[in-house]
Amino acid sequence: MSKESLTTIELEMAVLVRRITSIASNRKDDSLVRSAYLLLHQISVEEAAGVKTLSNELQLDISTVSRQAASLEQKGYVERVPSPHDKRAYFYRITEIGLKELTQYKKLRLDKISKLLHDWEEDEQQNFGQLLKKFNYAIKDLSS
Amino acid sequence: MSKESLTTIELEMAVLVRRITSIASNRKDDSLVRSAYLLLHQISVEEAAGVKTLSNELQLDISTVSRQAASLEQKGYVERVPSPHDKRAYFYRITEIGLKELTQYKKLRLDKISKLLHDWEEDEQQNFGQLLKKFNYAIKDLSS
DNA sequence: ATCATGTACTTGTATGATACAACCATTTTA
DNA sequence: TAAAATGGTTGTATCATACAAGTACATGAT
Repeated sequence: MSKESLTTIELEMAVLVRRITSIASNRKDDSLVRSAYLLLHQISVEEAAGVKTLSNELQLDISTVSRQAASLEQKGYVERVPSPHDKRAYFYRITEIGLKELTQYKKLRLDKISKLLHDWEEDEQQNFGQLLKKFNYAIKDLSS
Repeated sequence: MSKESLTTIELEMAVLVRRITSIASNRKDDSLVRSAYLLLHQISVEEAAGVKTLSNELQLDISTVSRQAASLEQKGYVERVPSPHDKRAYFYRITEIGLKELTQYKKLRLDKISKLLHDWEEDEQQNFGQLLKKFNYAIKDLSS
């Protein structure tokens, strides 16, 4: 196994995070609270999940998700539906306007990435996407 | 240009950052302040750079670098050498112990990544590294 | 049926990483 | 030589997050 490639990955991974953080901090297009993007995405995908489930999936503390969700609800992007059989529990559902916002925000990001990678070969893009996905899968349970 | 791949990249990029942040937050092996890792790396690579230069390279606010550097100095990982011709300016140099720390920390990360990707094909690793690097290069000046 | 324990969630509080603005000391320029 | 620019530090604010304590409800053992 070549140390070379791994060393590259190790460093470039750090750089990547730095770059992205840097861009994130410079956000004006902050229509959707950035940090809640994945949460909203997850809610849109999930059928019926409460903060517990969501926080597991996102590997965030439950309190963080609780707050993010509250903020999304406050903006009208999600609704909180009480669970029929458990009076403690809720589940979230994305609203019309939430879906619209999500779509728009996704598009914004997509545009940025399209521009960024406009001169990449098709198969480089494809490859990169797949490898990222694979990497994320691998890294998924590293915290435990 | 296939929207497919770009969409994947868009989403997986967000997930990646989330995953890494999550791992970062539960680190106890925080021997080297994590956030300063790239700074120390940069100092080790650079000949003689002050906070201004460094902050440009890292795309961090100068005040942030100033504090990080101070903290590295405080730990004895870098020395601050006064610039001979400009009494305002300093430049940083990594120390023996700083280099040792850096190496050790790099190794730690490398090990983790090795483990993570142990079942990847050699050329996948290679590819991923190169694509990450290319991506970082592309994204470099996006903030401006 | 009751009480102890567990669960879903919220709220209080702390921290780390960062940015922005005000500042100081020195250097450069007009 | 005065004004503007530059390198750096320090004060203060914000954001995302975690951890801990609390509330309300649910479940299971006696």
